[in-house]
Amino acid sequence: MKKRITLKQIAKELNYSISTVSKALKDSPEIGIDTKSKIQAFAKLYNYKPNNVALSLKNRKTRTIGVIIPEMVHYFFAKVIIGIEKFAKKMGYNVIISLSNESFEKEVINIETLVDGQIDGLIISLSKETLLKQDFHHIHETIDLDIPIILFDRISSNVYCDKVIIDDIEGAKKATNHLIKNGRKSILLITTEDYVSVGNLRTTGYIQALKENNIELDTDLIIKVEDKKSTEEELHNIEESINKVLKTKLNIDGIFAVNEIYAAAALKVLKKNNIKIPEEVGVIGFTDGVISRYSDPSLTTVDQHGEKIGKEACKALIKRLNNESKNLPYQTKIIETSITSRESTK
Amino acid sequence: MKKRITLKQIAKELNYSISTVSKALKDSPEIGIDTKSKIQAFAKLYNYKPNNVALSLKNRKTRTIGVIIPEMVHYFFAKVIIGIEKFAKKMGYNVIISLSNESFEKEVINIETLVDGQIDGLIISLSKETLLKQDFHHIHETIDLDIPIILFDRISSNVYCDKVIIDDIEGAKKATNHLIKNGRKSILLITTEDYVSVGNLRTTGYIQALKENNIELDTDLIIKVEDKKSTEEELHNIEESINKVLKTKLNIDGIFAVNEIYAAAALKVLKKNNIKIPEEVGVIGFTDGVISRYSDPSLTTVDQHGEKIGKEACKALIKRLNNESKNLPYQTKIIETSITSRESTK
DNA sequence: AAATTAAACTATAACGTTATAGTAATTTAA
DNA sequence: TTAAATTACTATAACGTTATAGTTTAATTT
Repeated sequence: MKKRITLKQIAKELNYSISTVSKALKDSPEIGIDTKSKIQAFAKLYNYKPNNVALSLKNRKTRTIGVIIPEMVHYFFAKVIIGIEKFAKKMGYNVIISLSNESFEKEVINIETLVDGQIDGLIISLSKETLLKQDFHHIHETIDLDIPIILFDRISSNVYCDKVIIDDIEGAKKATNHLIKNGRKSILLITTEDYVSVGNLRTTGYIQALKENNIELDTDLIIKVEDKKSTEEELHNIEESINKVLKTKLNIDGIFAVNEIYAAAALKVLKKNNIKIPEEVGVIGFTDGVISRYSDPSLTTVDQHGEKIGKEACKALIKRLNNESKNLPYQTKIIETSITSRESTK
Repeated sequence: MKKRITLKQIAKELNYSISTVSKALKDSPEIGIDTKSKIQAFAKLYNYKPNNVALSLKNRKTRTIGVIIPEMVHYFFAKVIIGIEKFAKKMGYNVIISLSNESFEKEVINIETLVDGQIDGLIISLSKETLLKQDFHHIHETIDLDIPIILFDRISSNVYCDKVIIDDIEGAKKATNHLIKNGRKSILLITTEDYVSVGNLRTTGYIQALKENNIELDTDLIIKVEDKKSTEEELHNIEESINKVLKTKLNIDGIFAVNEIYAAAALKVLKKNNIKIPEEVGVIGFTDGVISRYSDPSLTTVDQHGEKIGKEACKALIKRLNNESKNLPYQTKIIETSITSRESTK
């Protein structure tokens, strides 16, 4: 019922001008010491807090960061948000979150809404549809408006801005090498279609690891999944594909999946076929999420350190916002991956 | 580089007053038709968009909703956020998300930050610490400021506001009955300490279901977990506790866990003890999350319909914001749960 | 032809701040 | 003793809007 008190009201109440009140509360040397303490005491009593919207308008800064991610129910993105939120709060920024739901159109609308004065900068992971379309006009327009953007994870080399990614090639190599060191020679790769940048890169890493270990590449051992919506039905299709390859390629002794859903699907198919994990087939996934931790056997994974990615993205953004990197060229920060070894690869 | 154009600039450029431009863009009948179309065309050309911060200041409305949840990496909360975000966007609202990380202090700070002009209303799920302390002054102060609050899931009867919850007692009863109908008689309950409202209620539901089925309550079959941070270590303790009970109470034939982490822990312990699921012991969890879906065996769960909860919370909030429920007493909306049957209970 | 009304615009104030410039009273310096 | 400097304030404009209350000029009425 009691609305927040304003400078105006304090001024009226104590018979000073608004300027005096404003300055007194900022402890300005221009104001007499008695007046200051009187005003400060009054403000404290009435729990005065400056109105952030007014400040935003005045300063043309909202101290708010917008984040657009393709989906929420995803351990990796959740972790990234935690990282962003923590660092942002520490630096006095708020975080607005929008979901693109993997849709290009929603991504465009979300950006438009946020850019209309609500946020100082954006952190984005591009939707699958955007990557497929290769249409980045909305990103470019925002950058043109002098609103800094940081891309993470799902990026594009056709967008010029700061980026934070993991070394997907290196991560995939680590994963593949992990299996090879275990003595696996015939390694099935479950990956995405090439337009998903991370899938593409992880595929490259897998191929490079094989080459470096003098294992001949068998393209039949690569399953490229076309999944846009991650529905139950599509999951079923993935399992079907894996099953088919397992039936035709009997010597498979390792599986590398580019995310934990695919890895979990692989586990399920293997168990259904009574194939022992990790004795007969070793499995490794990407992303250290809850599924990997609670699956049976628990999954060895490539940990992407999502929280760190979030933190670094936020750090890079705030640097741009503070003009600390004004004339510096755009940077791409690479976060190291690490293997979390669990039961699925003994 | 090109900053967004303002009414002032348009006015100057076309030699009209700011008022005229403003009205022309609102298609006001006060403005001549030629002028209007000229101004509208110009605005469109320069992609004029009203500055939301200025509008917020003017209207004393931000069209932004604040959401404070205890943690992010949690299927249920993620789903709730999806529900909130979808509905909010549909109604022209933005969503700011803050994490309390189960800490009372962070919850207080988050609310303070958001309340300073950033948001029109709040949707909150209370942190465990807050529930333990039973200190709700921050919530009350916010409500006193005429900022509507909707609580969901983790609520308290000591706070007077609109609430959206599931019927935890009923859900727990459904779960327990599901096991009883399966012929289970000695059902282990893995729950939280009583200060967590949902844990408490689910415990009650369990006890009621037993009573209604004339099964005597054995308090040794109730494990109350004290977990504040959900660390790996605490998880280990949970498994230890379950293991101990399984060793002493040999006739256990069912387990009801009040969340999916506890359920997954139960699965793990059972499998380690070579107990067949569901043949020897049936397991049912709460919350239909990814763990349940991808665990082996997949878990039967009580689905809380998080997205629906989010939507209803958002709907209730916007109702208050629009003063549609001005004089109505606070309401508590109860969302029905449903059992999702999977392998763990045949 | 004077009075009324309608049409098409503009000026002003307000939302809550703060930075800049300005003013009055007092103190200090020459 | 008068000019200069200091102290302690106040007024104003601005951030970008919009609603309210004006102000012209032209058209209509009587």
